[in-house]
Amino acid sequence: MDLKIRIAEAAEQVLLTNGLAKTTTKEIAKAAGCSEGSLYNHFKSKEDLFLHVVRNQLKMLMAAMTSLRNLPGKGTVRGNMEEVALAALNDYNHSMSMICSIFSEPGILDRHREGFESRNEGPHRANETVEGYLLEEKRLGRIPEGMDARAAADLLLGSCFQHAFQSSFTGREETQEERSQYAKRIVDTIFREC
Amino acid sequence: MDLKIRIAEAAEQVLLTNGLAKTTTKEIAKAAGCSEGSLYNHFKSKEDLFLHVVRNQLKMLMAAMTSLRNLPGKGTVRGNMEEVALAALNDYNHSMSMICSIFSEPGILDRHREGFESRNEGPHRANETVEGYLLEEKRLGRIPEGMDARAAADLLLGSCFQHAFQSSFTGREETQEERSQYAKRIVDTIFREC
Amino acid sequence: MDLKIRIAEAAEQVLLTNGLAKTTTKEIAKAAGCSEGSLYNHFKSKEDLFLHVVRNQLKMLMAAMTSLRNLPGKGTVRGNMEEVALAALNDYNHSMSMICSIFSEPGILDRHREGFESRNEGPHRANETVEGYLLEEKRLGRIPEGMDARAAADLLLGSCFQHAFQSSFTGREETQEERSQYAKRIVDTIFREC
Amino acid sequence: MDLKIRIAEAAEQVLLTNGLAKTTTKEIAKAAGCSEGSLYNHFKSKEDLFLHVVRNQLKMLMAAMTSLRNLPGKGTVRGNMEEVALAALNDYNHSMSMICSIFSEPGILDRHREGFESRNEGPHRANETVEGYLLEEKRLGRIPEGMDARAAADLLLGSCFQHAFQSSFTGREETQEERSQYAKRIVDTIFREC
DNA sequence: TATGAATGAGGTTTCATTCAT
DNA sequence: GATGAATGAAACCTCATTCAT
Repeated sequence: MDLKIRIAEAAEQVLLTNGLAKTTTKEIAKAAGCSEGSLYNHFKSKEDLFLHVVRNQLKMLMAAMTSLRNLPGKGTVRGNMEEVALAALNDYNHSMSMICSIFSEPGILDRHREGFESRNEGPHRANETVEGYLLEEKRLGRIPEGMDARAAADLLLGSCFQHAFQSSFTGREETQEERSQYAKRIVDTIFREC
Repeated sequence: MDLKIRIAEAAEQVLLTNGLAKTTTKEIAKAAGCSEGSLYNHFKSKEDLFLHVVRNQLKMLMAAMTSLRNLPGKGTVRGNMEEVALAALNDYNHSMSMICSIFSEPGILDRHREGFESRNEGPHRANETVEGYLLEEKRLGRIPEGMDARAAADLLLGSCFQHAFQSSFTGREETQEERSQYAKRIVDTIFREC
Repeated sequence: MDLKIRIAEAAEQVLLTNGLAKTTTKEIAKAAGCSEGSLYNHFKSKEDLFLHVVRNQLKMLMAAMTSLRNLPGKGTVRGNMEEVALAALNDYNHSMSMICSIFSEPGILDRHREGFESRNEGPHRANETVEGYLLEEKRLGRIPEGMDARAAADLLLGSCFQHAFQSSFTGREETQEERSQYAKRIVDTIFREC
Repeated sequence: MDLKIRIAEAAEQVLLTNGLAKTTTKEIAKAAGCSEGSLYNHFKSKEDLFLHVVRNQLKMLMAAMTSLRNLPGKGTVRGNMEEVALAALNDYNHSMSMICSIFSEPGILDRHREGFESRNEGPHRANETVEGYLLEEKRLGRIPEGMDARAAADLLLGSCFQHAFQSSFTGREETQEERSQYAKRIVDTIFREC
């Protein structure tokens, strides 16, 4: 496999396992099975490597939402939203520690922000995608005219986000069944008329 | 003023300004106007100092919620909830970077978790407090019998949490007016029958 | 009790327990039940305190030998020498770690040397004392004319010294019975004609 | 030359010159002509470096004794023993301060002890070697049947050890001639019938 | 391109000593 | 005389980065 990819995957694994502060170039090199020097043949600096890894995580978060493009009109709104909520819970959980770690490194945070504005990326895009789906369902008459699509999207993903944060924070492992229950409760509360 | 307090406040300020990774004992000492050695007269280690600061932040988050104890039956539910949402937005915004930073230091994270279990602290307590308020209002007949109080609380605080996270993440400053608008939209959506 | 004495005894105890490198003013103060500042009311510096303590140890080593002054002509030479050997083994054992520690601090070592020359102190005085005893016994005809009294004294105390050193070095605890056996063997070998 | 060896030699030199307490990583690096960081590419810690150096010293002590294996029956017993005594005086003198320094660092002392038990090393091995030689000479009839070989060995090396200790302690330089005289006197006294 | 020894700046922590109370 | 908080120098060690091979 391409060494560059192996390094990136090793970095991701070490980051998730050890936390940003304890992620050293030596550890990454060991996990990738190469020398420390090799890291610098493929990435300009340790910071660059982190940016690469974190952007991949954010892309994965977004990917889960893209399926919504094809969903309006299919199944039930509640069913679709439950699946979205479950996907969000899983993805948020997986990448929470890495995403949060960025706050400890203002240098990396700043470089992320640059990317957001120029490429219109960022975590808020997921909320926009759900909003888009809900607007479409409203157009199809499957949700009430009076519902605030953006607010509904923010409520859905926001509560999933905080739930994942608190899970990661307290370190409590959660079963898929528990996550499904949580998704159902919040969807039922937001979309009680659908 | 007591040097211990001055050190803790200096540490908080440096943490919020520079991020955990760039917060050095030297910076803290400079900000506190004392020598590095003095830090160790009052805190056993840098990690201990962080723990102290972060716990204070979490306490402040909780304090804002305690006013809910006296509110059931007063004003309107929506009005009360808007105030809670606004307070949550402000508090989350202020401490988001520090709270998130903990994920970069598994050592600190672990020690926090110990504290949670033994002292029943932690971020989830805020959600419980809002749930308690809503249950009381339900008993008073001011919100529908069928509403899931815990889900409503999670939706409210969860979306505020994510909103604050995204604000901090993108670095966009928000006016109080914008925050009020956001609070109003989500409260209107959750409590549309009240 | 006088605080100065309490401090000196505390320092001795900490030195024997923790080793010179791990003997801090804080530990000494704790052991003496006083503040660190108090140490400096009674001793000019930490080094001065050590000198005081180590000189006391050396004095105790010497004290055991002074009884020899009254011994010539009494008991048997072998018996007397066995008692001396046993006393030396016990004393050397007790203070070996402290005496040796001096080598790690050339500053202290130098100041000791000054003392030796001006006051004619030092570990070699013990050997001289034993030599003096043997010369007296030779005069009394209880040991052969041809025996080299100084060499005999050096052999006796030297082997006890090394034995104690090796005991301390390997950390093996020794019973009084074992020490007596050792003393008997070397005395029998040195004084086989007496 | 290999940097690892250069570091070890520099450490030895600094240790002998400055004493353990005043031997800093900065000094060692300067003496070795490399950066402090390089020390840690070759030794896990300062303590590990010390252990390495001290073990080498002890090995050198032993090496001088191994020549005894080929000596039984050759030359005279007294002549052989005088050479052994002289070698011991020289070696003990050279490494006394370093060996003794260990007592100031219980951590290092403990790790040494582990080594002794598992590898059967240690200073007592030299005494065993001399004892072995004497037993062989006794078998050859060159020393009296009644002589206690182990006691004789302990007397010989013990007095050399203490003599070297006192030399180092008082800081008095000794000529080879003086050392030879001392060796002769103690050998004559122990082996007066040979 | 891959290596890994060497670097050196900078981090946290310890500790003997001082001094105002 | 007794205190103990404050000090600041200096210790050990880490780690991202470079560069000759």
